Formats: sequence, C-alpha cells, structure tokens
Amino acid sequence: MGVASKQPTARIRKSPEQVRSAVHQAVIDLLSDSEGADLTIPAIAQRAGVNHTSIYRRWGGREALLVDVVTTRLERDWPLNDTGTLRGDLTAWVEAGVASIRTPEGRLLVRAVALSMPSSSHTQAERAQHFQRRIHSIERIRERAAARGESPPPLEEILDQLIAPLYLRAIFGIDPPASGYAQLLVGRLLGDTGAPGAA
Amino acid sequence: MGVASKQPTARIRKSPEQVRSAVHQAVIDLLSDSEGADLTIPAIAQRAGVNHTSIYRRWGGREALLVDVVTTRLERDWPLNDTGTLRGDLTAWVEAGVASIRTPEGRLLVRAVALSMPSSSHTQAERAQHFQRRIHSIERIRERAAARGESPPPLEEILDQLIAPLYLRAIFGIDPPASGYAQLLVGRLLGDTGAPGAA
DNA sequence: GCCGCGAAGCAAACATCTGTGCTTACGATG
DNA sequence: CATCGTAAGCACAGATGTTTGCTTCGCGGC
Repeated sequence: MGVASKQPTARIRKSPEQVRSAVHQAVIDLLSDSEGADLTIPAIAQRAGVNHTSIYRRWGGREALLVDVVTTRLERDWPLNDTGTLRGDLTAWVEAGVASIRTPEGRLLVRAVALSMPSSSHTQAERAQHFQRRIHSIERIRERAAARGESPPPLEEILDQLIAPLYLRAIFGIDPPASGYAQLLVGRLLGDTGAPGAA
Repeated sequence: MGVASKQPTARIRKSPEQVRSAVHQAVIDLLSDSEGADLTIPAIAQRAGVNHTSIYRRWGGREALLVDVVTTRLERDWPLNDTGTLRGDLTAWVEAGVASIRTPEGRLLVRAVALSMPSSSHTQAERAQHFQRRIHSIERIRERAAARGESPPPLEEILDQLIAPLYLRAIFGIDPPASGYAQLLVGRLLGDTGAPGAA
C-alpha cells in the first residue's frame, strides 16, 4: 500500500481501429482453433484482449459480428477478377474459392455464413445479405460476358454447378480433388464434353 | 387445508417412449415455427411437455439431440428406393430430397445438420456420422447399378451435381425450380444433352 | 404380491452469456 | 493549450441455459 497504492496501471486503451482489427483476428483464430465451437462474445473479447462490452456496443451481437468478419474476409480472399473471357472469369473465381476453402480458416468462414444462428429470426435477412454479394459478383461476370457477345449460362446453373459444390465441400470439410477442379467444374458448366481440345 | 390438502395431482408421468416421441416432435415444431431460432433445451422441453432435465439426462445436450432427430427424420422422409435403373434410383432419391426441402421442416432439418454447433469440438465426427449414411445410400445405389451392368458415375460427381445443389438450396433457403428439377439434375449427371428423347 | 432397477419429475444451485450506467482516456477542434 | 465528443474499459445487475441431488412412479423379476 503506501506510495504506489493506486498505479494508473500500464493498461493502455486500444483505438477503435485496433479493436476492430483485434476482434476480427480473434474470430478467425477461434474459428480455426476449436473448429468454431464456443464462439462466444466473451471468448472473442478475451482472445482479442478487449473488453466484451466494446464488442456488444459496436456490433450488437454475435451474428452481426460474424457477418462482418465473414464478409470482409471472403471478399478479400475470394475476389472477382477480369480475365477477358467468361471461362477465364469463372475459372479464376472458382480457383480462388478452392484455394480459400483449402485452408481451415476459409472453410470455417464459409461455414460460419451458414451457421449464422442461433437465436434470432432475422437471420434469414443477414444470410441473404452475404449471399446477395456472392450472387452479385456472379451477375457482374455474366454481364461482362454478355457485353462481349458471349452467352453466359443462367444463374441457376452457376448456382448448382459452381457455388453448390464449393459450399458443400466447405461446410462438410470435404477436400476438393487435388488438381484441375476449377477447370473441371467450369468445363462441365460450359458444356465441355469428355476431352475438349488438348493444349 | 382439510381433506384434499395434498392432491397427488393428476400429473402423470410419461413413459420413456412417450418422452422420446414428444421431444422429437417438439424439435420439429420449433424448427418450423421460429425458423430454427431459439432452439434451446428449455424451449424444447416446454413444448414437449416434459421436464428439461429429462432431455439433458437422456441426450446430454442440444447437439446430440439434433443429430438424433435429424437422422431419424431424414432417413424416414428421404429414403432409398429400388426402381430398377440407375436413373430411376437417382431420380427418385433426388425427388424425395426436393420434396423434403420444399417444406420448412425439411430445410431446417438439413440446415441443422450443417449447423450442428455451437459448443463442442467433436461436432465434426457427428456431422460425418450423418453424412456417412447419405454417402452410404448413394454407394448402395451405385453398387446395384454396377451389378446390373450399368456404369454409375463416380461418387465425386454425384456429390457435386446432386447432393451439393440440394444441400445448398436447403441451407440457404433457395427454392428449387418449380418442376422437373430432379430430372434436370440427374440428366446432367448422366450426360444428357439438350433434349433427350421426348416422352 | 413384494422388491428393486431405471427413468421422469422437481427444485435449487451453478455457470455463463447479455446488457447497462458510469468513468476515463484518446484525438480532434477552436 | 483548453475543451468537447467519441468510444473503450470497469463493475455490476439481469436473464438464461446447464447441471446436480433427491424423490417418486412404472414395470419387470423373484
């Protein structure tokens, strides 16, 4: 007691940006570590080294936080490039997806989208929110293709033949074939038969 | 006070089987009602008219209960029939799946498998458990086809082209095309081009 | 017809997550 | 350099889910 009875404590306050960053990283870490189990606000807060109230106040709840993290990450790691051809665009997009879901992080991220829940009824809306962005990406690819005079397959087919396989594998942790998976899926979608034209 | 001070209460105790049945039904009901939100043990117990401790003691937790319910229901509503041809078997199987995921109940059921979580690290194993049964069903179809001299497509293709679209739609609540979806998917898988042979 | 095992019901303790009021630090503005 | 707004940190209160010990009923065996 005596002199230094009330140390101001070297505890430093994180800036808003630091908090955001630390929390995001904490979510990723927990997702990877425990396979997504026990992904609670208190756990995230502790991992991030921030107070849990900061999270509650900023994001409002687990769900919104997850959507934020997932959206941010996925759009960074699973981008939409312009390669000049429909096949190229789709292949690049699928390849990015494959690469993404090969990592535990990526898998859990995708799974997290589906998980969203529990406890909340407007989950549907937020899930849709994420999904809409994916769909929007695809739509842009289709539009560019159409502008070039190509005739892209309908959205439904892309959904069934590209997105579905990727998401399923991500969610259930099934590894994609070792190589050429993107080409395989895109080839199927665009109507390639057995062996197209060899290189 | 007087005579009937301590009524034995007409409260009757449910038999183990009654409990099992009531709880299962309660899970289904809650799944349909609130879109799966708030699927907690206390809520389920109340709905089923049983004491929540009965559920905890028998199943141990939400996850195990869900797996039980889902497995039971799915295998009842999404059976594996023998129609005599590979195409017939697959079509019937997909049709059952489509019918199943058209109901909110079915969708949530499938989603519940994927969701499983939260809190538990052996989730992977239990999810695999369910998935293994699905895979096993498919394998049996393939075996029968092979025994008849047909050459069924590899499992991976069935996974990507039949299971994946169904699961994706179930999980994200995307309705399948109004009609002919099963034929469409199976046709694609088995290599039909544009229009096969009209009826 | 008595006895005992298994399971359901009840109540209370426990742990945990969720949310709020208040204080205090950091950074921008004048 | 003083002031003000925003947001992080802290302590505590509230609600909810989870778990345990004990009692009581139903059912099969002796």
